[in-house]
Amino acid sequence: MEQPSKSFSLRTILLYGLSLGLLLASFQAARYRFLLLEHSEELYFGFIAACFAAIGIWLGRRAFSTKEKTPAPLTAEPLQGAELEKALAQHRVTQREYEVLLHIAQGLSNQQIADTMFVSLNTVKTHTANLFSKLDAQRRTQLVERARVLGLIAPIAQKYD
Amino acid sequence: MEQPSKSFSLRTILLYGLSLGLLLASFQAARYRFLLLEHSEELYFGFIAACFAAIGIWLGRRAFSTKEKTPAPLTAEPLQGAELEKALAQHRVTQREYEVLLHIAQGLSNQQIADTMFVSLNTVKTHTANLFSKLDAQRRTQLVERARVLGLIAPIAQKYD
DNA sequence: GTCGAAATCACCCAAAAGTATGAAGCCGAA
DNA sequence: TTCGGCTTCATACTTTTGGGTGATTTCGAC
Repeated sequence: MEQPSKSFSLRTILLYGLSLGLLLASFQAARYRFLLLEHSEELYFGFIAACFAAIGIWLGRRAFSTKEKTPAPLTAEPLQGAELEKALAQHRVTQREYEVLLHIAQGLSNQQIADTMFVSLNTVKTHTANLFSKLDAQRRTQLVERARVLGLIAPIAQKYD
Repeated sequence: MEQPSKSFSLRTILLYGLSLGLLLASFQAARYRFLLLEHSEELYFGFIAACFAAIGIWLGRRAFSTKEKTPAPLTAEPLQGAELEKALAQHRVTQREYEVLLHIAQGLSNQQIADTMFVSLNTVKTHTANLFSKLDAQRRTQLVERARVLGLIAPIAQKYD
């Protein structure tokens, strides 16, 4: 099954490793079979060097390719009233879960949320777990980001210190 | 529903590959000592290949690294250039820390950040710890919220998937 | 009256995050 | 050249989170 996209997948790394090994092996094999080319070691060296350098550069670029992506200026504004409720209903986020979500977005810990909501820590955990599955997130930072993109919570909290 | 973040880190794999290459090389070297100049070229091939792969990676990272360039617009529209840098300087947030901050805001785990930034998990932890003290936060959700209020990161970050 | 959704809580386990401390290499400024 | 900031990484430890399962109660709908 496909996973949350890491900009740099494990598959790529493995592929790179395999390529390394295969290239190396084929060069070694080539040396055994075509002894005629023995006199052109320098060419071999240069070729190998160029190949691996190119692969390395490609790999290095690949690692930072995410930052070259198009900025994608999606500016989701906070949904209001009925619109918000509709969005919440779409993702089957309940009232209590939404409250927890807001508190998480404020940067509170589960224990703090439990305290302010007058429920137990376990209850908060349950709510957050439900939010994770409903909004397809694995971490609370990801949850907040998702909720923000979906317009469930405001872009910026209104409190300045 | 399982995710790959628990798998081996990119760094580990690369190190493993390099170790393999070095092992191979030393093995060849051992043979070289006993069998004289019999297979010295193989050793050279492997060594050169490994060297240039490493150099290539280094070059690729250098060339496309955010270190020497603008912080890479991961976000939609944060503060503008000079303004942003001023805000960052005000809180003594360094380049590397800022990159980590952006990744955290994206909802990435420390391990994922370590992979995409080509550093170890411990390094990411250090950066985050510095961010916590510099932006006066205890949790990463709080960190993101603070950064958002301060205008260090955009209201809505980039999509990921 | 039963059924299901919502809310509440518990327990356990694993993974991730956070804290503290130390240290090495690099690089630019004094 | 010495000094300090940045980056890197390590080790060790504690706390928080996340995941899974199961259970109880309430309350409205069928």
